[in-house]
Amino acid sequence: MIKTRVKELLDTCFAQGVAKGLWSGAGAGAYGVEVPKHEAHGDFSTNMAMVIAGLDKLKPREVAARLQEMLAAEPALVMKAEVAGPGFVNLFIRDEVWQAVLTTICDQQERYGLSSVGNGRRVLVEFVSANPTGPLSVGHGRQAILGDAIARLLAATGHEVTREYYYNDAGRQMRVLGESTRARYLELLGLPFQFPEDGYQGEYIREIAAELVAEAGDSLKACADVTPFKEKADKVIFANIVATLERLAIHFDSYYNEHTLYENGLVDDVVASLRAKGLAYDQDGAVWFKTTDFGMDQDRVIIKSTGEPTYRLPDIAYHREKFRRGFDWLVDIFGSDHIGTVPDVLAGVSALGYDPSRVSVVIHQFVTLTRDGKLVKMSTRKATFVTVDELLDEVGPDVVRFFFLTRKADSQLEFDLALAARESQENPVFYVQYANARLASIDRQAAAKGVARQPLAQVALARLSQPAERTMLKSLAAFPGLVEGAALDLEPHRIIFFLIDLAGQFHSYYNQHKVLSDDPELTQARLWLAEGLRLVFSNGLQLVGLSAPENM
RNA sequence: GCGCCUGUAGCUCAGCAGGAUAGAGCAACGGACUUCUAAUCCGUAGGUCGCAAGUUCGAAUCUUGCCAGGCGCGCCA
Repeated sequence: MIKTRVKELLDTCFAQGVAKGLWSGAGAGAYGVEVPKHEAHGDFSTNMAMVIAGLDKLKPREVAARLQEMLAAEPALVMKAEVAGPGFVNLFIRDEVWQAVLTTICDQQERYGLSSVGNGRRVLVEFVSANPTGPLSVGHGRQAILGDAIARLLAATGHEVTREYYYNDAGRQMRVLGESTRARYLELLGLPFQFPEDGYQGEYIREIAAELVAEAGDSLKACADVTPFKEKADKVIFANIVATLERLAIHFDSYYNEHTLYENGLVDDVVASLRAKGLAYDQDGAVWFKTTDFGMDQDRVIIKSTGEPTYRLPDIAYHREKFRRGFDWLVDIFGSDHIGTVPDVLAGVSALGYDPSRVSVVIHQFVTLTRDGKLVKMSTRKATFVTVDELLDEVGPDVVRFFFLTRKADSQLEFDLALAARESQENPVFYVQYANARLASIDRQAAAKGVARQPLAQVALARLSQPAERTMLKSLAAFPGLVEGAALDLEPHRIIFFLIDLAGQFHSYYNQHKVLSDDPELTQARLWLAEGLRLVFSNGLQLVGLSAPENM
């Protein structure tokens, strides 16, 4: 990466200055390199002189001038260095350096942008984790897409990724679900029924009941046990969830049933471990976890006086189990409604001897749904939510995925259903995909004219001298660093904004300059630029799970 | 009351490990299709970066206090 080379050069200059006694070593590591907002300020800029001046009580512009002299000795990389403003040193990189990025891209092809920084680190990404009580809501959809994009980014940067869906089909929610199904079943048979007070009112329950009638007739009408109803609902709903995720091209490597933790004694074992460390105690008939030892304001119950565990006990056992299964890094994608559970789990992980910094929790804010500007309240139980399936019926997977990824997780996301259809016509996802399609079209056009790309080594890349070409080359060069940052910081939205920006650059260029022209040398250079762009669009889109169509 | 998140153009959002003149898309207005796909482009207009102090050469970015919205704060999950 070119930025890395610049940073190394600056480090060398800094050390030289120390050796020559121009300044002390106090500023080591304190200065930085950045890409200035304005092109007039160069390709890179450093605040090194100001940092040194501040620490050594020197004049910033004089320090900057010394640095400028040293940089002049590196003409292979730096074409020009300028002292500007209060003491910035602006670096102008040689055009050849930017042009050479095409060689890298064309060597690496669909691997350009990928890296090995992950170093094979095993990471478990847990997301969705919705219990099978109903179809996936739009909120789940956001999480599914966010988690999937993060998993893809981590995989692309050399991590060994496992995607896991954690669920519980044995709790109270599920019992109510079974009872709701039974009520609908009896209703369909025209028999007296009692709908549970807080039952699930969605239409899908009736459909499940209808299936039961078709399969079993009235043979279950006197069944006192809710299990057959619960199991049927579980099976149908889970299949529906998996099918919905399939529409979004999201696949899990494993589904982890909370029940496994109990069967294998892992929950009891956590309690025993905590007790052994003096971090669990009995009071009022319940078992408490001494979370105050971990900086929290009160202790928490892990086993109720009824003997049942609270949710946080299996959560802790589950996270320990992830570590025991050999994962180095645990990434949890949670909705903001679970924010309160995070400290409990982290305290549990610490208590059991694991490093909580190896757990990253991405909290995404809610999706607020509006219809014609009016807020739609969402509840699975009352069936007043909008499902991912309904959304997909209206706007298609790329639009939904792009829309959800075009915001950072921290932002609340407003989705107006009435606008959804219209949005789909104007969605910026098409803007980016269109750039890809146009580039593919240029390729086809070149082939039709019998113009083939010559080996890159023979191409006069120096002909790429337009400012717009230079800017695009810089963006292409920045792509791998961007992917790396987006992956390590778990922020897929950066990829989206990068692609939108690059598409804007390309569309503008396209309207102004011809790739295929009467000038064979220039055509060759531009064909390779087009190829570099095409690969970055295509790689970038696929990196976050979007399609890269060659025709639109 | 306490904790976390958010507040940037009319709308939806980037930018925030401090940096030079705060950006994009949509909406509005005016232009560009004998030329590689007009799902595009060019131009105009649009801002007390919630408010107020503080830190410093320099703050949308860091600190504190307010204001507004969201989510939590259970022997529910």
